Amino acid sequence: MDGKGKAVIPKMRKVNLSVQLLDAITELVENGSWKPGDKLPNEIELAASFNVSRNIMREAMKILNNFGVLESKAGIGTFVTEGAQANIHSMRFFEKLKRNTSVEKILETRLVIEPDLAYYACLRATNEEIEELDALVKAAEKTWKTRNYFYTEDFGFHMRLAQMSRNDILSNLISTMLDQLKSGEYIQFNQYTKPEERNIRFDDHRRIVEALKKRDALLAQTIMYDHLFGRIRVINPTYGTDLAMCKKIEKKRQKQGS
Amino acid sequence: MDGKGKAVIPKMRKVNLSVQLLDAITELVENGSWKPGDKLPNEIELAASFNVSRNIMREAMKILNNFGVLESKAGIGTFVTEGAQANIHSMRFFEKLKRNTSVEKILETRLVIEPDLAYYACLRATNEEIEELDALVKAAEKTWKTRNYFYTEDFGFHMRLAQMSRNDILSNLISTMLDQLKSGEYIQFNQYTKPEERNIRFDDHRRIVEALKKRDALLAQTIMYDHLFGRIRVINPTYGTDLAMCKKIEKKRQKQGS
DNA sequence: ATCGATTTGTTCGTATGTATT
DNA sequence: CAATACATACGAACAAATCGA
Repeated sequence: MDGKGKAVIPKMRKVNLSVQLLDAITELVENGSWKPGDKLPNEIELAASFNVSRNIMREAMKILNNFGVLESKAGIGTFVTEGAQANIHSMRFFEKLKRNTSVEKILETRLVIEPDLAYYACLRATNEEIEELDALVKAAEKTWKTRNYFYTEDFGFHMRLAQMSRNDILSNLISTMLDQLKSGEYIQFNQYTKPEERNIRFDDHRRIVEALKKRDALLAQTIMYDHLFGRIRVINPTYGTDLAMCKKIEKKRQKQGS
Repeated sequence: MDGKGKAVIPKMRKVNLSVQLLDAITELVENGSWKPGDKLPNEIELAASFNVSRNIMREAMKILNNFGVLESKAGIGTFVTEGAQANIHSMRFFEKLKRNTSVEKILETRLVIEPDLAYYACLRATNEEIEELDALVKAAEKTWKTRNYFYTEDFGFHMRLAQMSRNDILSNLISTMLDQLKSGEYIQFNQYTKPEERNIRFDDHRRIVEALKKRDALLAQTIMYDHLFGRIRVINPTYGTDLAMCKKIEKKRQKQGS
């Protein structure tokens, strides 16, 4: 116990060497030490300079290759990509998405995006797609009566509608938001909604389809807004009680009556 | 050559073994062959069953660990995480983000999100933050007069405002959208905007700050909408020429005059 | 509570394929 | 066609963590 033996080993090997490497390299690119287009030293030198083996080095580099921060070409070398900074930001975004599971923020995100997606879908969907959505709602109507509420139909409707907006970025984001809800406590919470409640929600779906059929984009947008706003209120009854927020809804309602 | 030995090996070694492995494993999780909570065979067996070395196996697993699809614990084993499906979807989302560089879709995404972010920022930003934003605009005003248009100030404003919305998901998405524009041809395109044009755009920024100061969320939202709509029109002069779209803008204008 | 089995974490040596000169 | 430089891939080994007897 006199400090002899392995006491000198630095606290390097705490959790995960390659993850630490990943952070270190990301940092280097982020603060500009390694600029886009730069050629990195070869793997052996790199591994040596970070005091790790080549395999560990490669594990970290593979991750960064996958994220589009680095680009390795056999026989030539490894380079920092153009857009490395951008992809690092996407990495961080993704990191947050995994942890940030506040149901309220997810629903708020949907509240911002989905009404407009309904709007765009109304302008861009083909008649066939609208028919498909109609069939989907009708099918859900049946299942809900016999089986009990099941989120598959609910989420399926929102997903399909999002796709019809022809904006991949936003529809994919909505897709991940729905996934987050699916894997969280939100589902259990909704499992116990009252039947009347369910009917209202699924009635909204039907009305949105009708709006699409009439190609009334503003109406579709408004119904979707109210639909999602109701959901947030279930989670947090005080959401949007500020004057401005209420004002917003009033405005939306006025728009609807045109 | 009579089918003995390793002759059965499928044409696995095309380009990048670990990337192919990644796809293969992702597929297994996605189609439900490997379910959340499942314990995977150990690395040696896995490597054998995929006909690769253990190191390559580890490279693929590290990526999936990083994405939160798998979770490896020393001495125990590797497991499929809860929320593996969700994280795979996010993976795909980011794959698309890297490639999808249609400037119009990026601007459309901003058009959907940023007006509402301005709205929320108006409700949630502290007075100090608004002052900070004000200073930012005033600083930009100076630089633009002396230096020439430079996107740093423009994007900085939008970034800062997005953060003030207190919705991390959306503000991070906007951040990556701006990054995409930064690393694309959009910048060069904007380098040659006429001085009058620039003044209008930067005047919008000032008006948004004023709206924030008055805590008029609807006004801030409207200005931001028009601001971004103008940008899309520069890229695609026919954007939103459909009747409904114009109607929408009219409605927004009416809302403003309240 | 030590021992042994299992499994991931880490390292080294070596061989192969690919692109540059 | 060499020689060179590099990423890619493989195999064997040891270290460290974990669990159960």
